Amino acid sequence: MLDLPFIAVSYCYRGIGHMYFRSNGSKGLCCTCPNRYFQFCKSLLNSSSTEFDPHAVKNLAVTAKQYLYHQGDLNNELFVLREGWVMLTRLSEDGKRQVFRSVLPGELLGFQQHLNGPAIYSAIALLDSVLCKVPKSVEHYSTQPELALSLAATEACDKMLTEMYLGNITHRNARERIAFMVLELFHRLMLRGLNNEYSIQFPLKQEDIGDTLGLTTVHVNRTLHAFRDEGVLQIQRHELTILDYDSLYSLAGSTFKILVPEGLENPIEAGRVGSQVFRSS
Amino acid sequence: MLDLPFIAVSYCYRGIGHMYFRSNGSKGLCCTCPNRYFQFCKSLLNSSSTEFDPHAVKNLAVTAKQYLYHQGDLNNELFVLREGWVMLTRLSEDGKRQVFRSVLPGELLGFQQHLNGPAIYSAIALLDSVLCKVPKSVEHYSTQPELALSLAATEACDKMLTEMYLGNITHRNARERIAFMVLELFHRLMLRGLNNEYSIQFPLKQEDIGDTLGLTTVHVNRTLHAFRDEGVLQIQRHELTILDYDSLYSLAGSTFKILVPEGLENPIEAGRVGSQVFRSS
DNA sequence: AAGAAAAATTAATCCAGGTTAATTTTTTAA
DNA sequence: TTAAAAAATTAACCTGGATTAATTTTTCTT
Repeated sequence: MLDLPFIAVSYCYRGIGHMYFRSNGSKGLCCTCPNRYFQFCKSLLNSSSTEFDPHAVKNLAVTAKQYLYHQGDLNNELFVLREGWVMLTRLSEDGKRQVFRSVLPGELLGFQQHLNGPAIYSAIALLDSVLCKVPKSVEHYSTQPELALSLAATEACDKMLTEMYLGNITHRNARERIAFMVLELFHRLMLRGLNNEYSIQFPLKQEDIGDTLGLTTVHVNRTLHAFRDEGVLQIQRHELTILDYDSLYSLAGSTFKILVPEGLENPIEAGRVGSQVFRSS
Repeated sequence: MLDLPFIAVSYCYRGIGHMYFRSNGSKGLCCTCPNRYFQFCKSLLNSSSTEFDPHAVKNLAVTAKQYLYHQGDLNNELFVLREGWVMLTRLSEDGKRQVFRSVLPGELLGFQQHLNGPAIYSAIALLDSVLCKVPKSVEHYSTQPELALSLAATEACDKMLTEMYLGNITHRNARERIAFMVLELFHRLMLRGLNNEYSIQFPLKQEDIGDTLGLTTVHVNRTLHAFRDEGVLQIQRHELTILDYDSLYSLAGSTFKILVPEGLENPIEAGRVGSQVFRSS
């Protein structure tokens, strides 16, 4: 049966230890890349392809605040983010900006229904980032069906994340929305070992949070302030620290639970993070 | 380059004429199926596979209000909806229900990241429906890379639709949300010829609209009432009629525009529907 | 280190849509 | 055909978050 548990999985496996604020140089081979066990990279490395040589992967370095591409651009490349943080946004005619999601290390970037049609959103690097080019030719995938399936699973994964945000925004209030978003990002980084206990590097502005969740900056600010006063959560100098995981967890609600593996409700509390090895095959 | 303009396209090509309230019998071969030029079916029929014989496709008939599967169910099949209307919903712990989207004829149903994991939502038929089983074995796709790519493109298509709903709900008011939803469904049905001028069969309850858009039934009712009074739109006896397309179009906003082909802003007004043949290859 | 720009913060006011609770209409089942 | 259940409708009232507009703090430039 078609099941790809070890391919294209964002949420269901642990990271490979602590690499907080990792910066291992912009050039590098796949064999030393911390993302090699994740998502698309994994299937790329597992494939029998000789057409695409992971040892000759082309890197692209971008600095923070630089756009990778803008909505409407044609013929963009397909990338995996090696390190950094990329945010996907779209500006509507009336000047409102929708933030769709953050792309974190190991995740695919740039795939859309019409790969060579105009980009449906803009991609901006929020941190200095390194991207690896992914082959885009049909021929390549034609001889690598596992890769094509991995693409499908990756898209399904993104779709699920978007759906969970949709449910979150549609049915929950400001505190719940922010709790969900913070926990979702925290877990996604933690799976890659990019946390330091309860802290993560957090380049999103309050405006970004608002544009993701459909809240004004003013209200995001009020809510974050309340969280800080209550000792739930604090953000300072681009570092987010979860002070009361359980409160956030209960605010995030059941929608969040389908994104995290069983038994990882509070992985740090339970002393689990870093104590288990990533299941590599 | 990897571009699949004629595969897995929901939004960018026209239907093949009028088949309003089509009901051509539950058993049928692909060669006479009106969906054979769409999305996944198209690539299935174009593939060189001998493992999956489109002439021996297995149909499943379900009656309206019957669940195909529930959230949490294991090992569900993969289907294409041949005729009818299926809605995807998820109930959260606190009893709120999120409606994710409607699955319309020709669309794929049941694909998710973990195909054999628990279903992340329930699927309920809103009309009497007929579904065709789609092969689910890895082996099948391994010898049919175009099919696997078609899956990826189909998922990207669903993802885009979900993202547009997300943007719509996050940044727009009740009238705008409803206008967007109505137009989106109208266009999606029209692409398949399932409209009758400005009317479509519409099995959604006001509660369904509310649970899709994050509005209460009371407010959906108020808004629909206002639309009727203003001569914009009316729903009666499960039939939705667009009375003032242009008003709806301007309410739906720019988000909607990326879902419809250029020049189709008001296809009926322009006399275009039915006058062009679907581009079959 | 100083000045400028960006981001965060705070307060006051307001309203779109929620909540609650009845009533009426439509659909379904017997 | 009729009773019961489901869905739609309407009204009255209320609140979470929007809006607007300053002010303060932080970050970037030079």
